[in-house]
Amino acid sequence: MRQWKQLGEVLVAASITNTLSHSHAATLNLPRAVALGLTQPLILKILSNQSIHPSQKLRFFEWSRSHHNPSPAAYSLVLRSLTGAGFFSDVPSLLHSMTEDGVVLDPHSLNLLLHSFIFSSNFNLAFQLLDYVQHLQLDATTIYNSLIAALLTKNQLSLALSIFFKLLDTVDSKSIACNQLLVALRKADMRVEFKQVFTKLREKKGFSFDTWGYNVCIHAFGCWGDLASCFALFKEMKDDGKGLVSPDLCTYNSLITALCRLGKVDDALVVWEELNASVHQPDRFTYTNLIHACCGTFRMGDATRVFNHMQSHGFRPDTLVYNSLLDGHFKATKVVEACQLFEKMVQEGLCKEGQLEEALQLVEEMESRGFTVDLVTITSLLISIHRHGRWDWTDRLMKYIREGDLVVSVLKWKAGMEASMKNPPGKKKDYSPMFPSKGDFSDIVSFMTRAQDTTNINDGEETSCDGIDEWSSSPHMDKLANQMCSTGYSSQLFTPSRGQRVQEKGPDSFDVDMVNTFLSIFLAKGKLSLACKLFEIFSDAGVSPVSYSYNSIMSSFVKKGYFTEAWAVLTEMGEQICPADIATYNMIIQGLGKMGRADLASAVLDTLLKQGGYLDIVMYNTLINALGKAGRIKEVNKLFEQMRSSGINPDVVTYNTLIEVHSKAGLLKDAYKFLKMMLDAGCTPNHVTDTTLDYLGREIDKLRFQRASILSEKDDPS
DNA sequence: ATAGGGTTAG
Repeated sequence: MRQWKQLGEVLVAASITNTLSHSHAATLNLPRAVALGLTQPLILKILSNQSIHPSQKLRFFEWSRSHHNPSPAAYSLVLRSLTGAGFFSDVPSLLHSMTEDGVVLDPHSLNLLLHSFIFSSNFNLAFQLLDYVQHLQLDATTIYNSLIAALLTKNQLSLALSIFFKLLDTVDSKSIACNQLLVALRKADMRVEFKQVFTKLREKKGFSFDTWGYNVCIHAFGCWGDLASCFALFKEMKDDGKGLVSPDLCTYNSLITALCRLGKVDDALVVWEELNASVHQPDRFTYTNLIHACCGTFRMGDATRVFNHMQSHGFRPDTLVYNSLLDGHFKATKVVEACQLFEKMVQEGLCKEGQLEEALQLVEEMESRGFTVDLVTITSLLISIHRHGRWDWTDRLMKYIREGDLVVSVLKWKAGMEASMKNPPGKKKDYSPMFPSKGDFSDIVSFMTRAQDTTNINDGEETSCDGIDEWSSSPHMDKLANQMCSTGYSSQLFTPSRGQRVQEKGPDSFDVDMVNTFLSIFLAKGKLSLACKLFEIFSDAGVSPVSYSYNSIMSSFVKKGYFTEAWAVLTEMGEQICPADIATYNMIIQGLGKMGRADLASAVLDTLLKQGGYLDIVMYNTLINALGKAGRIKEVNKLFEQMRSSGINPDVVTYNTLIEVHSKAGLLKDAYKFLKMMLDAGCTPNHVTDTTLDYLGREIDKLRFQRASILSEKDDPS
């Protein structure tokens, strides 16, 4: 017996020192004697040895199985090492023998397995495992949950749905998967399926939504304009006697956004009052939403009321709020003006002056708070002043701005007004290639892999800090930027935490929006590394940059045409192991499209898919747009079909893009076909549709005109 | 894991 034990020890020692190579593998076919000397711990030790090849482990395991009853742990180890290395072909037989042996894996291992199956898109294996679990009849709520969750991360909505219906009986009210499934269905705009799941759950005895579940449903119904359902659920939440569920900030915000979107601003204001009376406090989004909606519907009184409330509760209004207010005031001016003109002129001046006065005060306030008075703001002011023929008012504007740092630029604005209106500055694009060479895809791949391999940060891509940008969006902020630049932060590497949302901070601390405001200013000047340092500063202040902060950098770069910089950000992301998520890829494609390199898009897609990614609706839209702009109409249609067959419902953006792309390609009939398809699908056109249809209409007219002239030539051969 | 980050026209 002792000998055998020793042999076992030798075997383990050999395996640990990795001398157990292929030639030795044969010796694994050891006599029964040795097998008896192998104790369970020894087997496990061998199976958990990292340096043994998975297929060798499998052979060893099968051999030992004929002598020992394998433990769950042994199965778990073999399965994990196989799937970890991507060897999925042996998994089914292992699962089979596991059932034979009556072995029960622990839930944790089951979960790990499921995830690896799903991540590698081996969905059939996942289902086999599920059968195995069902066969055991153990309480598998966590497994179901994680299975559905995993499927959802792969955008396998229909699979997740079918599992949901299959397992409806085992679902209990604690099931988080239901909420996740509902969210996914809402995002995919699958109303019918959403309703099915919703009603099934409600019919189910003993099931009740938690607050999250309620919120998800309220938001979804709000998105789809079903206010009745929203308020029924809302009432249920409030009436809940058990005290398990009550409306929270998210509930109120979802309701308010829904109401605002549907133009029911008065009702939104009622909900807002209710929120104020509740235990909860409105946040930045509540205010921004409400003010925007009030201004859009010319409820300037309400807008001002909410605005004051916002400020008295210590929230800094942002550019959107200010611009909404300005816009609202101006539009209101027009309305008043129109009425008065109708009643025949006279007191024009006073009213306008009153409105303009308010607008100018807003600008002053913005500037005094150090806020970005951007080109949009100033231009809209100037346009309005110009329209009213009150050039003397420009001086008033100047007076306000002089206190800030805008004066130099504004002088130039005044001088070059006309030119700048026609040819908006600040939008110059450099269109420099994102990839240095002519653009084989191998270049991209090598870049991507290099980005992952490199460990030292290249901090040298910063463009010079000097030089006055005449058309900067905010000279005031530029000054700040330059100050920070000269302070010279010694750069420790910033370490973005991944994934999680940034929690709303109190009104006085830095919030994410502020970070993004600063970022966009630095980024507009191409000061990437400065922006990176900014991450540090804010990180220290308790704001953690997340992957979508990176994405917002990318976004501003790509939109302005700074592809070189965008690429640098992507590289940084690679170095920081910040996940390049689907949004990142989306912007790469967008960038490629703007560069006129839609031909590279499909190659980028391959890498996305290889990394376990998938195409969602935004991605499809972006792709369709990029391909369409490049005139690849065939591919566009193929993609559209692929999109629909994978169960994704086209949305307004999709249809708008399709209509535009086809009409620009001269395929007016097809453009019209998509318009009809859109209406048939019950998809409501928006303002973008209008502009696009204007274009289509003009094209059709042109065509008619051409035909008419051809016809008249025929009629009149002389 | 709930709203709010990535897509369309001018």
